Amino acid sequence: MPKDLGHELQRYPRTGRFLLGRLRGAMGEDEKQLVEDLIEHEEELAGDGLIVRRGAECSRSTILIEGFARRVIERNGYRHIVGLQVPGDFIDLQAFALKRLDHDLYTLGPVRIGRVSHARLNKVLAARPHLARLLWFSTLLDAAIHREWILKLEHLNAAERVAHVFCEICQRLEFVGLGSKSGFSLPLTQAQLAEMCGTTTVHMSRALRRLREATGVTFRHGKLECDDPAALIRYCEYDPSYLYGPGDLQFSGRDYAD
Amino acid sequence: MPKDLGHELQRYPRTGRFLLGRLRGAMGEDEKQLVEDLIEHEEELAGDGLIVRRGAECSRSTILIEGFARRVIERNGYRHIVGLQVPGDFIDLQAFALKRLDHDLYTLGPVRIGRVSHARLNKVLAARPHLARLLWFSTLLDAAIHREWILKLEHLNAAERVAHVFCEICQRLEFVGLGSKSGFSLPLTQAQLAEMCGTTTVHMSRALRRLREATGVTFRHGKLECDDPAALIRYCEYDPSYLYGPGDLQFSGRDYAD
DNA sequence: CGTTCCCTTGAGTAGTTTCAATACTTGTGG
DNA sequence: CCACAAGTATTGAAACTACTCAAGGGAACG
Repeated sequence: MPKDLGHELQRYPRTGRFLLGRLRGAMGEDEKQLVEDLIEHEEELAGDGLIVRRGAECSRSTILIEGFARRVIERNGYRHIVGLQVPGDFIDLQAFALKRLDHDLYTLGPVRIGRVSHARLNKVLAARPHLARLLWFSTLLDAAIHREWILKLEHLNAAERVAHVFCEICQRLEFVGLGSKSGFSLPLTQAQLAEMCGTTTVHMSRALRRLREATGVTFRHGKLECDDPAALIRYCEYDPSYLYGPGDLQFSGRDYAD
Repeated sequence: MPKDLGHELQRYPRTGRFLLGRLRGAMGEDEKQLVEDLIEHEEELAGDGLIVRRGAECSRSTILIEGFARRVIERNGYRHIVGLQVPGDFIDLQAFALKRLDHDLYTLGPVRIGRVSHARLNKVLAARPHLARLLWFSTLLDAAIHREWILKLEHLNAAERVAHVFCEICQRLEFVGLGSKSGFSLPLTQAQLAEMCGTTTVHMSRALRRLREATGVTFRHGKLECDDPAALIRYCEYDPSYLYGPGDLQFSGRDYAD
């Protein structure tokens, strides 16, 4: 929970959540302003639409200002979710280095996004190695989350997996100042939860019931009600350190000293 | 299969395999030389040893010159493999931006590694944004592989998962000029294969038997014998495009034009 | 030549999938 | 405002996949 959230959002209305709760403290005000100024224009998308298609050549990247997004891989007729994004995430900054994404990016409910051209990004980053390193960091955060998902899929059963998803989203929302004690809206269907937990819709329904009975956490119609987050955390033995917030992996230095 | 492999390895004996088969073609000779010169010293490690511990503050990174490595997450008494690395991989370049890794890196059999200090890396990258972008690219390759593993775990059964691991390793070895028609040494036990396929050793043994009966591919005592790679690829519907080699995600431009 | 680690097999159990049927929610048009 | 359709969620039963526990066989190393 950042203490000066109001300040950040007032001063940087579009990118004030970027790296918030993680390395935002290592960004100078000049760097924050540079990032804010990167955004060339804003768009609002209604819901469940494509943001970036796999294989398309990208000349710009997207930052998620409000709302959620999902990373999807489709192949041979099956479709799976391999990642979720929350407000403040620079969701396809990877495309700056990769040029083409290996997966699709879709919105999850209505979103507000900002677009950043790679030409501009390139100019800024060439002149600002420290900022470049911070942006690099932010893309590696996604990789760390991927690793945790691998672990989750290798080790947990269906009910624990979905508990893990809820824990992660709670934590990430808290980082960017959108935490909530009692619950929040998360515009996902059970079918989509199943797609990201490697199970079927039918089984996901049963897993959610089990989770509800064990922890009191209710997920229905895109709303998560969670009176006792600690129970959820206990249920899947959740450890948020991989998100590089406060904790044993935290790197709080104002600068990369090497 | 790079055509001028001999040349690369002769001229750049320690880093000649870096990005080979992928974006190495986009590196200038000056950039290749800079990378080669980054290596401050070389080490040989006997086998199954720790390279980097989770949470340790890193002031240098490691490139894998020969041999294999694995990414491991240990938690609450269980242990899982979340990634494999092959020769040419800059295995903990992430630490340059992350400072601390969220997982452990272990060797897999005997290896030869090169060490690169972050101070030096920082100087070079500040002056060379194009090279910085290429190194960034290489870390994102790992993220793409993670996503494919997530997909693999979400969608495939045990036998298909291990087939997928074999396909991926074959393909990555081929990129760096270590491909082989009939098979190769891969110093893994069935227990470790199980750790990366989210199953048990007992079940892995059965899965390997099923795979053997279906495709003729034999894995025993750290050796893969694979007379018919196409059968393996068919068995798990393997699609290597996520590795960003030749294919529909390839970006072959000499430069990042934006 | 025995110890150790690795691999294999069997049998019972737990977790997951599949197919099929039923209910609830939401949005739309009459 | 109600009826309807489409999408979403729940339940049951049977089949299947994977896990666990347990025991035995094989290779490698001193």
